[in-house]
Amino acid sequence: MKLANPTSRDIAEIAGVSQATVSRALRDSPLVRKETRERIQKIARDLNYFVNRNAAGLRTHQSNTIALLLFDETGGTDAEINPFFLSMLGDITRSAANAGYDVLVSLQQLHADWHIEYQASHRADGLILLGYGDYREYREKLAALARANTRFIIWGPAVDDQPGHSFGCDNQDGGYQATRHLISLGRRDIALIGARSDGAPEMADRYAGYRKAHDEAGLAINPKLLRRADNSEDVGYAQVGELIDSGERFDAIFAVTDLLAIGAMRALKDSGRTVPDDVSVVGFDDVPLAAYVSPPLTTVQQNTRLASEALVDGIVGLIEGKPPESALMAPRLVVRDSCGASRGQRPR
Amino acid sequence: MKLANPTSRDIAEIAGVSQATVSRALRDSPLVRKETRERIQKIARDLNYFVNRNAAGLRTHQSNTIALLLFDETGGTDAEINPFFLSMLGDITRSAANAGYDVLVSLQQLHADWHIEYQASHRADGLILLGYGDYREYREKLAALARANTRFIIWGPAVDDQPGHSFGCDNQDGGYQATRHLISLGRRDIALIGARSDGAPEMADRYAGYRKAHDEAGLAINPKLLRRADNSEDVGYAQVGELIDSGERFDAIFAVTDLLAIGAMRALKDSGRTVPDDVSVVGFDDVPLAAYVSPPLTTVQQNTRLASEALVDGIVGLIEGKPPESALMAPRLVVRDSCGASRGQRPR
DNA sequence: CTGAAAGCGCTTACAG
DNA sequence: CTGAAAGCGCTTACAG
Repeated sequence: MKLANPTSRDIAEIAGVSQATVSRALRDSPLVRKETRERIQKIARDLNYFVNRNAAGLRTHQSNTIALLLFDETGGTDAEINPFFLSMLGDITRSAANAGYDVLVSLQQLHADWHIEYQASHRADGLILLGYGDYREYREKLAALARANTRFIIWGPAVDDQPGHSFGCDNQDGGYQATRHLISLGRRDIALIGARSDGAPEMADRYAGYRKAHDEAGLAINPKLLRRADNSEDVGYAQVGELIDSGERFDAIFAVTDLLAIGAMRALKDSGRTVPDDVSVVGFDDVPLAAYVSPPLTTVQQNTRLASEALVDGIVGLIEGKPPESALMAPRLVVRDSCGASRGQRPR
Repeated sequence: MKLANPTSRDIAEIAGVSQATVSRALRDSPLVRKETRERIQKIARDLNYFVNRNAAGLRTHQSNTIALLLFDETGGTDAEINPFFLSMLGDITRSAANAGYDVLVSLQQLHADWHIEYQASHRADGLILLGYGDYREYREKLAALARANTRFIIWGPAVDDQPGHSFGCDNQDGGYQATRHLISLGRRDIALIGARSDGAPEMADRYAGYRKAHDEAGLAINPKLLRRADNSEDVGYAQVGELIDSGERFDAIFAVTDLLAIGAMRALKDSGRTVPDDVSVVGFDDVPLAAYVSPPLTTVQQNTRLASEALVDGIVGLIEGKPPESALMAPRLVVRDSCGASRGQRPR
């Protein structure tokens, strides 16, 4: 009774029924008499039988698999993957498992061909896209995906005319919360690390929140404190180094990602400045690292568990023909020690 | 010419050849005349055609997919995944892509059924197992996998009589390096966080290295400084808290994982002790966090890129019928500030 | 409630 | 170098 690779036909023979009945029984079809069904299921279990996914998928045109495309913005092969997306990956895998889907992970280069292939080859029923992309390049690729009738959902803000569905956090509100917090602590010369007019829309939104907080407080923005930056620690370090060298006065930094903020703090430390006494720092994302750096980083948290659930719900909805609405998740400011608030410094 | 879901038959019709020839051409078969082959490939490209993996897999009994099983030792649904394994995940995905395999990620509970199913259902050609497992429980599950003729490779040391293949780092040597380093700095009362006789074999090996370094230096081990611990930051915190409360004298800690070390440092800080002046701390793994905690953690690095390549090579070998030899990777001590060596403290 | 049959889209001996 | 044909292991109308 130890078959190496049992098929539904083998089960049928043993159970004394047709192969069709076995197939129905294993899918819990109410068409099969309960008794028969259970007998068949027991035999399958005893034989360690599992439905051949290739055969089933060929018939049904489904894979029950979601492809998760991670965009490695660093481009290099050695580079660490953005820890925020790594956290998402774990949560997405959990959510997908709950929804009955497997997750196929793929690291992609933003400039490379995106795997339209995943769905076209029936390896996945839909895609989740994760990464801070360059807006313009991104757009064209998304259009290609859409043209190929690929089902996909993007982690990120809903951008006008952007093809496809998306789910993201309210980046503008996050940037606003971060900046308002700094202003409320009495900071007036707040550098912005990560302004890129042509860059990822989430960064632009965070920057917009920064501006809004300034407007609201009647504060002018010193354009010399706005630094463009891709998302990496080294860039944060370099930009703050340049800022210091420029001699421009600043007493706070809002970095549009935690990686940038961590690099910024390192630059401040290396130049002999103290965080938060000399300079307050706020980041964005709340990567696992953020709580461990010294001082622990105040940052805008995006709840990866909720986000992952929403993304999985979204793509499953698309697969099942129920398109999700684009929506925004509320971010939350997590106050730690890097801006001085928790030590009661410079209270208003 | 815009077919929604073109098949090889469609290509054949357009190219004016048989479907069999299309199949051969797309697989770059030398049987097909170069001219014909290229013409067919061009048509396929133009039509955005990709071979249906389900159909191909059904024929060939292959999926070109590796399942990566991550054991979430924390058990909880909220828990963070061990960052070391998350790093491995990224590197494994890269290595697998280079070898032409997709990666299916699955979070598993150690106590749950391991998915014999992945291979039996032809969703994956083989498995990579990642996680610190309890030795005894682990063993039985591995045996079940082996009984089902599943191809798998384990990240971890080769344990006698353990079913299956494995690749891991030389944990004993790592533990030895860590401890010898502490001894060379003049430390004599070195607490060991993570001794578990019944636990994961890697921990036992690290502990063995600790003993070896003591033996070699002619130093006795104070059994009261040996603390059992599962791998989590909170446990490290709690164990060091108890150690402090016990009143036992210690001037160094070797934690068998970075998470434990980070928890240990937090406990030391909370009790008013300075790292490394009062207590030197060394961890194990070199998780991304390690360089960022304060002070930066001296630790034993396991090179995740090399490890990932070896694991992927191993499982691909098994799939292709070339069983790999179990092997050990050399770990490397990364000296940072948590033990005082880099500041020239207590030099011998 | 059950069975016989068609067919999903490939790959690969077999024949030429 | 190419084609006709078989068959991988399922799911699901269709018929009873």
